[in-house]
Amino acid sequence: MTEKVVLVDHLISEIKKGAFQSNKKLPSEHVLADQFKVPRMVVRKAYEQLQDLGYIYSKQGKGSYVQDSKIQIPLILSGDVSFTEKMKELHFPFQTITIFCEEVPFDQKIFQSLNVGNDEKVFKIGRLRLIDELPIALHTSFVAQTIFPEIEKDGPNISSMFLYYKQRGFLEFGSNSSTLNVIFPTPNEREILQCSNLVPLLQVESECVDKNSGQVLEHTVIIYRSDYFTYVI
Amino acid sequence: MTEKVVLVDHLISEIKKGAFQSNKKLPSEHVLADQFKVPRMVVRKAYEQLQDLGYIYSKQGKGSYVQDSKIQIPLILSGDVSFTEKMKELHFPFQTITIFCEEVPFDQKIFQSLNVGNDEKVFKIGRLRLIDELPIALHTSFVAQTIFPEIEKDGPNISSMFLYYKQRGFLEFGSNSSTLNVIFPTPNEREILQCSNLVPLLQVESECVDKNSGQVLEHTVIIYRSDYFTYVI
DNA sequence: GTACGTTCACTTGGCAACAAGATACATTGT
DNA sequence: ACAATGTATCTTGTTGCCAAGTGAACGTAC
Repeated sequence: MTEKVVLVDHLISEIKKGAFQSNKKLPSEHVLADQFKVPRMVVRKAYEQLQDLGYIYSKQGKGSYVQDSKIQIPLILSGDVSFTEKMKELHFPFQTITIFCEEVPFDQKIFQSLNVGNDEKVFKIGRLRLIDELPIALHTSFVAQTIFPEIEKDGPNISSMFLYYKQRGFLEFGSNSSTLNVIFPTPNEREILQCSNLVPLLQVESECVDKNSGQVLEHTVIIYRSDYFTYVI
Repeated sequence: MTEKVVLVDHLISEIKKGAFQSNKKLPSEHVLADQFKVPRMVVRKAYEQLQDLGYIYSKQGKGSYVQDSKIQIPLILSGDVSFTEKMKELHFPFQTITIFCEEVPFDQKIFQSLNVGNDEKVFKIGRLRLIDELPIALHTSFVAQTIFPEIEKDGPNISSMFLYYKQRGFLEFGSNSSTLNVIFPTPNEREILQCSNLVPLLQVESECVDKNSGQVLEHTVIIYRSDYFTYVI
């Protein structure tokens, strides 16, 4: 066990140092096992963990190779600027696609924060954020039909939630205190964000309120791939 | 590979549900392999990953058992209250011990943020935060000797940095924009925080400034175990 | 009856041999 | 000469067997 961890630590440090950058090929399991005087099984376990972490990939008959290193995006978490505006400022080739708009079953926490009864309809709108075609965040907005009656029909075609709200008379927005959590992705989230199961996600949960009336417009859950972001608060 | 992931997902969900709470013993590798109709090796890999994640532990000859579930601590990240005050408010059996006070070699980023030249002495003071005797965060303060000449001698005995600063004429503190990162622990951090290598850590980096003069008093790096905290910003 | 030792059934841990994919190179047939 | 095919030797992936630790059941000596 401790031998595997030593190997993993060493390899991650080498990868980050760029030691394998020339051809990006890692030493074969047999060679590394001889070098470190450990059974091949230990090297295999280390390589497998590096795969799960997204550092390398292995191909039977060929070898193991380091994954392309990832971009690091500084992300301003606070403030009331929209995600799109934040990204445009940074000149990243940025894109958003709406991937679902569907009614959600009753959920104590969400319904309460939206201040609606359990017989009301609440929709969740999922918008996937991509940079360079790579999915890097999933933005889920929970919206009550009582506030936006046409949300079911409009949902799939909204390009900017903020714009949508503005067009309906809500001019200035704020967000109350956000909660942060570090989570591992569910199978569904893994598929959407195209990451392995050991990539930690930063989950930010907050509410968007209309500054004028104080009304909660949406309950928001955003999950960011933590391997792409540095957060600034 | 995908079989392992399915198993890991399933087991984590069962553990969180408390399905094994009665005796906390997981099914033996052989039994689980039969149930899911997969080779025992797959179960072994899944169990090993759960060990690395800190969910379970295995004992040769006995079996595999779920780890005690962890407390969840709501943590206010913003504001200028000290960590100690935050914890006392929440009535956790809280404790801090200073574990190191040593000079650090030149580091561009740190020295620049402290506004000192590369021939000046800078000390890092490490304070371990414990709740119920469990290490849950490591608070590292980088302090320049030019500002606090006695820091090398005083360092090991400082109970509260804020108090130390106040006693030296700095009355009101603020912090500039903090950066957040999700990282995995280094070997050293694993030993200090007594966690396995797949426990994500939240790293918060900021500066403590004297509101009066605007002078940077310390460069701060705090790492929190993400499995113990929910962060509020 | 009791204390002690043995066996046995079950657990996780480890390993060596084998399977299977990839590639370079030699061999062979035309 | 050239193309197709076999072959040797790399690579990673899989499997099955045995080692080692544990504890309960059992047997036996006293």
